[in-house]
Amino acid sequence: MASSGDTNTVMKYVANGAFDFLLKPVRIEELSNIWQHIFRKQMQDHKNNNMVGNLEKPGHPPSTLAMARATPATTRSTATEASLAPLENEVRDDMVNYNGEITDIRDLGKSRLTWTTQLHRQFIAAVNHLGEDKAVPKKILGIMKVKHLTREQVASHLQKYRMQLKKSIPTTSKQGATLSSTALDKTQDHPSRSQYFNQDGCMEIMDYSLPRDDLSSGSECMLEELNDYSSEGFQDFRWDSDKQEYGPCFWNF
DNA sequence: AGGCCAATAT
DNA sequence: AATATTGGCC
Repeated sequence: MASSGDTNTVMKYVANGAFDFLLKPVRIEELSNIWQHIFRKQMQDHKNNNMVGNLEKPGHPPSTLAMARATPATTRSTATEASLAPLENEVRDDMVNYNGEITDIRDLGKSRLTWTTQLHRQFIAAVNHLGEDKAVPKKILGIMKVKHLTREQVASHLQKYRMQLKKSIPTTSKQGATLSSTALDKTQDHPSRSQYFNQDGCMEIMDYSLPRDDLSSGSECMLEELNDYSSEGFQDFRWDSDKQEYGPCFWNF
């Protein structure tokens, strides 16, 4: 959200990763509109992410299973039926919860874990949920609740995460115009350094690559998890520190 | 036992 | 470039 719409300002934000603009004052419809875009993007991302394992396997034709799911009943006819059942390397339903979150990583065939944006989101959510001080591998692992994810892997990721954060924070006072509609853009307000674990959780704040649609691993700003869209509002899911899980909540405009 | 960090390996 | 591992140290 910007108060000025001159070219300079816009360029600046875009360079920082903004993909759309809201000029103050913001009308509800605009916000609502953007929200929907984000929601759809998220759904798209989920789908793509969940197929990652297959896409990388050289021998595999673009995951018939995944395609079958993406294209209900239609494309799936003759020979496809037989190959529907097996297929390793599939992100199966039991590896994802109702909220689209990863609950298990069993990337067999893959020697190394791929930190998808979704997995990274969960990581960030955990890190943010704990504090700067409490966010250590074991605890992070504890609340991420991803089976087969090891402490070492989290530690490794955390190390990288911190390194990137270190690089982007102390320098340049201006950083990370995140997605305008998240309204989490405290970055503008206080260029403080206590942003170590800010809510955006952007790892590549200094990575000025322009708005992109592809999913390079671990390199997307975290959005709130969006799940359901209805006319009255949007169902969202927020972390419940008591139950140690995500619970529904509603946004009304 | 864990965590942190830098170096190093894959 | 991203992730894993290791070794030194707290």
